[in-house]
Amino acid sequence: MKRATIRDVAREAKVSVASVSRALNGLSSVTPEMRDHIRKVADRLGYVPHAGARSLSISRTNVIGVVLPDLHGEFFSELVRGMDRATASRGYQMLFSTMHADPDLARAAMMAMHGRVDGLIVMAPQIDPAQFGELIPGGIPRVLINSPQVAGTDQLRVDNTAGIEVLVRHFVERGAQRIVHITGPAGNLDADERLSAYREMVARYAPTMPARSVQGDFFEESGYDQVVTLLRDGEPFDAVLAANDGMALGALRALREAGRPVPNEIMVAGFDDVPLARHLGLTTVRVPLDEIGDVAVARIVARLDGATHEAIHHQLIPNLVIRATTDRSATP
Amino acid sequence: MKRATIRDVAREAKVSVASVSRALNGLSSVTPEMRDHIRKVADRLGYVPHAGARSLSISRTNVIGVVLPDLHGEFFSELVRGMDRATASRGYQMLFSTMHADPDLARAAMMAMHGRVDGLIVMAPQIDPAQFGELIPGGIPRVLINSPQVAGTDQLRVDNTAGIEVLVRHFVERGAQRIVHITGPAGNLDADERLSAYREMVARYAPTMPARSVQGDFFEESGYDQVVTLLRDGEPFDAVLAANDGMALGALRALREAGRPVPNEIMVAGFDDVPLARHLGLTTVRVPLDEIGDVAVARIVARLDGATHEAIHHQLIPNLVIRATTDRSATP
DNA sequence: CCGATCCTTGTAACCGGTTACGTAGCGTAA
DNA sequence: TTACGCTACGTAACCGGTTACAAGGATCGG
Repeated sequence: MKRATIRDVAREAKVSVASVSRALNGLSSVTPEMRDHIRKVADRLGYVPHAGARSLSISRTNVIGVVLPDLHGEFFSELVRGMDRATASRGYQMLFSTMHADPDLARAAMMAMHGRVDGLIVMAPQIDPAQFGELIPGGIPRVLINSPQVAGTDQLRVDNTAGIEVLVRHFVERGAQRIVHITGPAGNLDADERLSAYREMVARYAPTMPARSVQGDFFEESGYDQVVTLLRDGEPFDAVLAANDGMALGALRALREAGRPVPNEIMVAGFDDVPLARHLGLTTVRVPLDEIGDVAVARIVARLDGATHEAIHHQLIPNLVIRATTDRSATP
Repeated sequence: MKRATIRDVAREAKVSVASVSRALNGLSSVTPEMRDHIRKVADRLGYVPHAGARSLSISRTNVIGVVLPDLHGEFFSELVRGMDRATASRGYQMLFSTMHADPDLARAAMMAMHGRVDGLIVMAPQIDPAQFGELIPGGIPRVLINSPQVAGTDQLRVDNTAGIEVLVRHFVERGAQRIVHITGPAGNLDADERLSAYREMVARYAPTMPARSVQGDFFEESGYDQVVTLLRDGEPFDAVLAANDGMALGALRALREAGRPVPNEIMVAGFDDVPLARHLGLTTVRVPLDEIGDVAVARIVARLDGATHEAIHHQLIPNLVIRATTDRSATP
């Protein structure tokens, strides 16, 4: 019971396929009677145009490909939300692939997108930039989010250094003597940038304070585990700066279970401002994730519509959101 | 600077397109030397097969279409997570459309999917079942999630009645005298089912208790607003049963701001068990959202692989998760 | 040594649309 | 009357792959 094709409609209406195509696409060179007639036959047969064939013919898909490390989690949820808004309002659809930090998967995903999308949004904070360029289907607009630099390609990035700077300053102003940093996974671009920014900013704003970082992986459990370890080892610290909100929440849980008062004895801050952070009163910096998704789509569409400006490299500056976990003036 | 096509490769390698196709797809009837030669030329030209053309030719896309009311929010995030896992492991990609409760958008989205996907997962809790059947691209496997019944179509649903029953019983066992229900948006299938289940279960487990429901819309603010109103009007109640977790969290916030102790004076429960619920200690029922996504994909793939059993109608039973907001034995 | 068989490769049709180009039919001007 | 232009429609090529079928060459048995 296959769907009717345009040729079925043509045969049934006793006209040529060209006329059917023209009539259904609202071309002007068709008499109104012809158009009505064809419409009627098409409806009767339940004809729905085959989007794949159409795309092949006109070399336009109205689909934007999105390649992400992951789909779930609050971080990506927000990002996708912005893209969804932007694509839906412009009549585009999104084709997703995830790659879970696996370059081979990323490669396969991108190849599978060739010929299926008009543009590509890629977030790959852990792919080697060298092998990256060749990988992307040729000649189509693309935007890289928080990814290694690739020449001649639009980039969207959060300014990790600025974000860490404002957090470290905030800690120091609130009287922190010893700030511990929980890092993201090594090799991840954001994680690395945040780590070196942490070192730089500690040196700048608290020259006498030793930099001290422990290894995390952006998941909540690692934040929890590392704080448990720090407490057990009796390491002195009065502030925890986690490289993302998830780990900060883990840290918070560890401190609560250990009965160490936050923020009075130990302050905690994260990075990203996921929705949970607001609910749990976590100080953090807000990166406008939905806006990033929105802007990425807008840029692709602009290029598809013929805009041909230089490759742009946009840095989004996160801003400080002070909440209970560093607010010593209020009761927690 | 267009991508090389299979004909470019054939010309450059001085062979026919058929041989190129066979060589690159690993067909057996190609000599090893020929294969190597073609591979080499293809690499040199940076040839990447055009997935759209391939799909048209073999009538197989390896893409599963997903039509949802929304993409963001924890609810959908979890659902998508399950689908992502299932599709990625099977070599499929996902094509998304959202429709924001608009039947016309849903219609357009589904038509745009015809010829672009092998199967379809649809969640449309507010679409009229009558006009629904015709809408779906013909002849391809489909799974409906929490949607109105359509004859001969696979269905996956949460058992709303069972979920509400266990919550009402829990409240009553904990000594609730007056349970207020905050509903979801009228016309939404889940919302309607939960409301009538609430009435039924109150009548069954606490015959003397009057049923009392106020209108919400599944968003947090509506939960907050309604509880504020209830408190201001001085309505008596000692338990709030929200139709989803988001509104329960809003209710919780309103109670906290009003200084009414939870759970000792007023208990609160939600529905869904989104991740936030765990963090905030909200009692709720867990619906295995990720599992639903997973199962939906698995079923589509099974049908694509030739399984041809009856249309199934699967009910997933939510189970009770007791946390602080109803746990009067512990300190909150 | 010859014909049958098998294996490899090429030719061309096909998937389902769009569209450049050709043409029939009509109205108008010379 | 013929020439011409315009409009509405049909024919067929094309997008970039896959694959049924044909054909050529090598291998094999008799």
